[in-house]
Amino acid sequence: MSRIPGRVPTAPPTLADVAELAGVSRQTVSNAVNNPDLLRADTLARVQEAIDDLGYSPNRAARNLRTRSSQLIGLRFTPAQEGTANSMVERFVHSLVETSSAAGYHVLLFPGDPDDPTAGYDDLLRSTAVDAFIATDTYLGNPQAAWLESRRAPFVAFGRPWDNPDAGHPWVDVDGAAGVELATTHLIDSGHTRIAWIGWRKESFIGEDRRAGWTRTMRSRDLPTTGLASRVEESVASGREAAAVLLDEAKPTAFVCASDTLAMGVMHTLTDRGLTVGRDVAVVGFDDSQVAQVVPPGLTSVRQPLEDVAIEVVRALEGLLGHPPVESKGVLLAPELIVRGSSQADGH
Amino acid sequence: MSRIPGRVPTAPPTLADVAELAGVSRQTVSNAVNNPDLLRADTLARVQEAIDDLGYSPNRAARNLRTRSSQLIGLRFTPAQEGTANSMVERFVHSLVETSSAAGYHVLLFPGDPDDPTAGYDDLLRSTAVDAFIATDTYLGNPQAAWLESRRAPFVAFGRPWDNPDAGHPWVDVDGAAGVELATTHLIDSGHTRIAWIGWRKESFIGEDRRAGWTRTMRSRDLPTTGLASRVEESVASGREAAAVLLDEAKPTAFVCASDTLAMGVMHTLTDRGLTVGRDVAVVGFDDSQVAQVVPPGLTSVRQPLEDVAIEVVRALEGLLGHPPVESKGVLLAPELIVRGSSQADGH
DNA sequence: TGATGCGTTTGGAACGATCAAGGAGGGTCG
DNA sequence: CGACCCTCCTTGATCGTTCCAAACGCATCA
Repeated sequence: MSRIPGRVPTAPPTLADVAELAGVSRQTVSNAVNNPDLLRADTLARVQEAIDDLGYSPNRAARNLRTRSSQLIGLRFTPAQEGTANSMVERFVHSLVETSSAAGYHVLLFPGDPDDPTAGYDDLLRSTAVDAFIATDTYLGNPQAAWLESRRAPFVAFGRPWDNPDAGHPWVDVDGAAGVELATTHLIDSGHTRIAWIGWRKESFIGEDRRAGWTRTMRSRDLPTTGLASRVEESVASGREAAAVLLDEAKPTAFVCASDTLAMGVMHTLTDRGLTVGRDVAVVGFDDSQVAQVVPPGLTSVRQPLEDVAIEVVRALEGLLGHPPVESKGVLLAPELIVRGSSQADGH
Repeated sequence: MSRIPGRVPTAPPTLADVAELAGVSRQTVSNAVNNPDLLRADTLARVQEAIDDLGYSPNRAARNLRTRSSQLIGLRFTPAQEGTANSMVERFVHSLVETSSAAGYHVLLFPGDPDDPTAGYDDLLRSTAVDAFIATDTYLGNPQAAWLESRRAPFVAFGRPWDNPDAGHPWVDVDGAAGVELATTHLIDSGHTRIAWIGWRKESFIGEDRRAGWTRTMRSRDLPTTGLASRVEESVASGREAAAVLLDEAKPTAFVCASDTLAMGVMHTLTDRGLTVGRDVAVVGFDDSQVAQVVPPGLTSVRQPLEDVAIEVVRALEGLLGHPPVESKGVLLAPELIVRGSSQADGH
């Protein structure tokens, strides 16, 4: 017989049901779940048995109401652009779901308005639907970060606060310049001297950072950079055109690109001209997308350690939401280079 | 001065705060939010003003507790396998987030245990953390669906209940056979007669369905199928080997593949042999992944209408959770063929 | 014996919203 | 004039959990 007379059979058991069955008070059951150390061993065993018998799980809503926390982390989910090779999001989100789940959090996705980067955040925040946010897409400055900070909303950014070095929020990022340095060094060690760069327009902080990796590596080896660089939009067509122009005017034997998308553009041009990727001209991309992994003969690419990024993000989040909160600073992680056929003479 | 003496200044306003400011009762504010029709116009305006002034949003946890619903939809998020071209998940999830948000639901991601398809569901269900689930990954039968049905958990499946035609749950799927028929017909119309099929092993319901599209189209045109089909694992290497064998033994001039991954394998073989994709041999993939979009010279591929799938899924979900619930049957959507260079003689 | 202390358990009061009744005020009708 | 209805709004109870302070049993000690 259940606590409430007219109880529907399918309604899940409550704390009170367990308490009645175990012959203890509600609070004791609550303690058994949240602070088992407070109970005497035999009491704990008895309560535990009742919990198992009834298949009890604490009601999330009630717990959230009382503790003022939802154990949810908000993530604005914007899709990859069609026609680009960038499939970072999926890998990152998966790692994030895994890691945050282990820390007792779930990931809540909400849609983003491309025109208004802060849309959606406000509502979730005021309704206390999430405990914190993860802000991504910080490639062009970071309006979300500034907005969230002004709202005193807990959040961790994936991406440095490029335009505001004094920003107080925790962030995690990958050292793009170091990644491009790996790529450039790899090409130099393979015997290339005329190495071109195709990146994004100057306004992109990430693009300029990655480009700096190329510039500094070339200079440190006394190799030429003039006329070997190009700044374009993120699209296959842009990469294709840029490669054509560079090949005509600067005769590079290798290309380092700010993204796999641009690298695919280069491959298009090479294919058009009957040049063999890897043997005649080397190409290196960035992000180690699925495209890089499956395209013949394999695209050498800089791979971001997204699994580690997720781990650091969750670590920062736990600090932020802990009692007392632990402020963490920025974390910069090193990427690795995945070498494939596109930068090897034998094509493998 | 706020309702509660020791109130922390940063705590969000509650229904009672709004009620006090507007000079009405809590219930009236609640009605203003949920049933505006019940209020007189001037009262509504007054309450609305108070809501705006305070920046009030209903507390999610409290509402969830009282209404026994969370407005959350659970989605088990399993990542794409490394080394495959399949980037369906991201597109689908994005559409889902958009659509469900419009219907007042948010998407909650939880990790899946590859070995136990039902892991994770149970906890969310018992703690009433989500209102319903969306079950994907139903390629090999559907253990989740059976389990969820036995638990009387509300859910919609993306994928037909292949192994149980009598299943009572709503589902949405894409007609794979029709998609392959489009692809095969396209190749036949382009003049091909020896068209090979590379698909998955017999246990895959989806694989057999897609293969049936090829078989029936070839037969209806009196074209040969014997020796022209191959069943392999989902990997680039498998597709590559299968293509090599088929080229040697059956001399096809075109390939239809069960996935873009396999199609990329075919491209590898063609590249190895110095054959030009599109001009010498045509290739068609399935899923219209990012790979298909960016690889030179573009991979013709069958595109699933994932946006429409998301819409239908949410529609079914709304029926399921409505009062009274409206049972919906299965919905089968038609895919389209995206023609690119890999199936055109001029490469464009 | 009674006071003190400690480890364990308990009952009452929130958390902030909605549900289910009920009441004030005005109009209509017999 | 009173009964009745309708509209609009209010009051009290409730959802299931955790926080808080107090009480319990039991042992120790003066």
